[in-house]
Amino acid sequence: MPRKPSYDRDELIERARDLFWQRGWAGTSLKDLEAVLQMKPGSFYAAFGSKEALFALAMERYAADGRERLKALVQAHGPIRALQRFPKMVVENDAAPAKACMLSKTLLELHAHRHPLAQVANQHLLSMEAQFAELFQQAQSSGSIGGAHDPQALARRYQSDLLGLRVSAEREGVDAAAIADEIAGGLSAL
Amino acid sequence: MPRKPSYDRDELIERARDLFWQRGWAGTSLKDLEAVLQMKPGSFYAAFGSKEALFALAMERYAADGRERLKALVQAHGPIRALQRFPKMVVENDAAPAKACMLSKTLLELHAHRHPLAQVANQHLLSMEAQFAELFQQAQSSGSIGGAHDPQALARRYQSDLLGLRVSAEREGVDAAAIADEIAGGLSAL
DNA sequence: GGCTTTCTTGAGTGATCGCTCAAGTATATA
DNA sequence: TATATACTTGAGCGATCACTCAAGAAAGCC
Repeated sequence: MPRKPSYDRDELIERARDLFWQRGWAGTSLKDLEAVLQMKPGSFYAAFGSKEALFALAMERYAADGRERLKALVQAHGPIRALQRFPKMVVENDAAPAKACMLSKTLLELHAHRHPLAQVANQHLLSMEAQFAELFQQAQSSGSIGGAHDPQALARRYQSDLLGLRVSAEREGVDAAAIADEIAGGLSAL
Repeated sequence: MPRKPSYDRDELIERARDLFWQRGWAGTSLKDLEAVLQMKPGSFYAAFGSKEALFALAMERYAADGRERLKALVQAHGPIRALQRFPKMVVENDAAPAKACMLSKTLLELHAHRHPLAQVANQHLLSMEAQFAELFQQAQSSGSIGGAHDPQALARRYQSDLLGLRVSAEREGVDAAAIADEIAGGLSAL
């Protein structure tokens, strides 16, 4: 009996993610979303419930995409080469709505207000860190890097470097590709 | 003939800086400022002109403080030791309203909107980078670090690492002090 | 004390915020 | 084709946004 929605929900989430990623939480108004999603307020709230709920979906999608891109890199080049290529790939992706990490942007914007979305962002960052640690672990097992290092510590430092890189990449007048090369180079010394 | 203001302008700017630093641009309302500065709207606009103008003053103050703290460190320990201590000092300063850098927070929040304050933030970041480069240069001249490196490149990487560290420090469940130690340790290898 | 000049006050401006809801429209089943 | 069940529409809700301005209060100079 019912009527199907006229939209592709996944594609809407994707478009919302790009908008949120670029403009942030407070910087994205419902009017902006209505324009990009081609939805009136009623449809919007019927579909997603609230701006906050959609933002959470957008972050989930963002994190999932990141995991997949890294996984693909691992499939093609192995763990350590993947970790070396990842920074440059992120920085050189001109199709992305922003260079900076959506999760860190969200965290920085909302942490002081103890906004739930800040914690969600941190959770996703933790899961990314775990993925990095797993790759360092694999690289160690296969002998690609020395066994003296703690994979957790390597992951922690790698993620911090990546976050710094992506803040730098958002700036103008900074050669982010050079920083990405140095991060990759640092992994060769392990 | 006139009447003097009942407030200390510098102290007001300092309090505004702390509030903006913690909550960001959109996250800080005029009501918040009125409460912290103990000012009614009329006095506020007579004194500062606009929220944007005060934010610019706050960033200037923030940058000046950063420069001075680093300078003091240099006076006490010399350039390379200062650069090594600076990350830990920033991360361990519990009196600060936030761990993350106010300039990078501002940049990330406002860059997409091409807000003038984002450019101002970037200018301050560039001047900090220049200060780092000068210190690397001095360390090189005095033989504290090898002569093979480009001070500009070292400064660029150092600032990126610092920004990453300070994003990480804003998170919960991340051992930022350990990252700070690693950054310092990296400088010893030069 | 009187006068001038500035600072202080706070109600109120229009605009925008996220969001609601009743009415209208389209579609899958019977 | 009739009916039930969504989906779509858009005017408009109260709250909050940054900001204004006219009126009152206070301090320096004569």
